[in-house]
Amino acid sequence: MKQKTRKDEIITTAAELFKEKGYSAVTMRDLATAMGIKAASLYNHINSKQEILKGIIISIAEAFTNGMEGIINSEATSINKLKHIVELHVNITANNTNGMASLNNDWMHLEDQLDYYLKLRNEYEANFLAIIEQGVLDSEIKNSNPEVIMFSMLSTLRSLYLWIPKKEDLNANDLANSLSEVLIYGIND
Amino acid sequence: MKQKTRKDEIITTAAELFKEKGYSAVTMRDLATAMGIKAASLYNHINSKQEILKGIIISIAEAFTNGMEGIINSEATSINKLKHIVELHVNITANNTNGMASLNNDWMHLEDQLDYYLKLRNEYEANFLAIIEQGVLDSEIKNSNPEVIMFSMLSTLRSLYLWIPKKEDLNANDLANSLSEVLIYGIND
DNA sequence: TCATTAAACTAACAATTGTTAGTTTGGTAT
DNA sequence: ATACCAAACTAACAATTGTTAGTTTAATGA
Repeated sequence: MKQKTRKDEIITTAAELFKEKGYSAVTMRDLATAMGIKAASLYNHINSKQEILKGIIISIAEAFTNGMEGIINSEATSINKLKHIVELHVNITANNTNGMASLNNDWMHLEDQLDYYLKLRNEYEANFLAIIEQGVLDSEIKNSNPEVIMFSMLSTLRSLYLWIPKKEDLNANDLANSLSEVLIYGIND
Repeated sequence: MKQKTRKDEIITTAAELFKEKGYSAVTMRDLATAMGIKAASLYNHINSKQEILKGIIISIAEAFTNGMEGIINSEATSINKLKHIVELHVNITANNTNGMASLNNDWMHLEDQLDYYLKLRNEYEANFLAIIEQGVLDSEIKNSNPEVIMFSMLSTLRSLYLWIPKKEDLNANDLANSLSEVLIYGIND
């Protein structure tokens, strides 16, 4: 647990605001007011608004990349790899709900880091799809459209940031299990 | 097929731009440039930027409300009602992909119409949940968490706007069927 | 006690924002 | 030809934007 710097506090507060209205609609004065200081004072700690966005998004994107790396290189079955992906999303989202909102909704406002972000995202999706396709080959997964399966799972997982805050009672493990159940085994009785 | 007015063209073009960068990041000058005219000229046709957003979002929200009304009042089984919901989302999204992006991402920038929008959305979700709960009572749907089921389905359906444009070859019926299959019957072989 | 330093402040800037007012253009119907 | 009208234009506005420069404050350690 490294201690939080003032810069970290700014980034955390910014993520809260960005979640509510999006990056573009939040002004540096909004952020300063939320911090209880004046806008100019923010610049003692950060270099630009853009740097805040980068600080929110890139670290999360890299956490997903690292998590996926571990899953890809594991010995698990394809179905179990998918369950680990569900856990990965639940855990990252539970630890940074507000940041996930920016990652989902404001990535296109990245400037210098946009290409890097897109590279990470494309690789992530390619790995995700490869797991599903291997599962089909091994007859673990139905031979329907693998892209539809990935799209469906990923849509749900990417929306977790909207839902986790409303269900604080539910712990991360229970949620991951319920989700895996629904996503993998369906809902019909 | 009523003919498109100039105002309709502005709204359509705005929806394209809003999809890419969000409502707040698109300026009236951006919109005017995309239309091949000057910003001030837009005001011969619309009263405000806000009116454009309302023009995009509210009509779609009402289409969902009307569609849900028909499903709720039908005689179908719960599972079949869910399939009709999938069709509803696929059809509306296929007909207005760009508008769906605004509905999903920019609804919080509605001003006068915000309360009305939220009312429609809350009612829609309540109806959706009621269908699932009835399905559980009738043993059509697994007795797992109905909210997790709704969240999972709705997340996928709300993300369709991101995915449909990439899959122009797939027709709406095929997509709806594939999605229903995955969402309802799961993916394991 | 004094120097240092993190972190706040005031004041201002150039650019961009949504919008208004008044004017010009070019085609259509009388 | 003339009147009309939708739809464009130029010019400007007041407010807000991200950001910079230089200054003050208050706590810490020597």
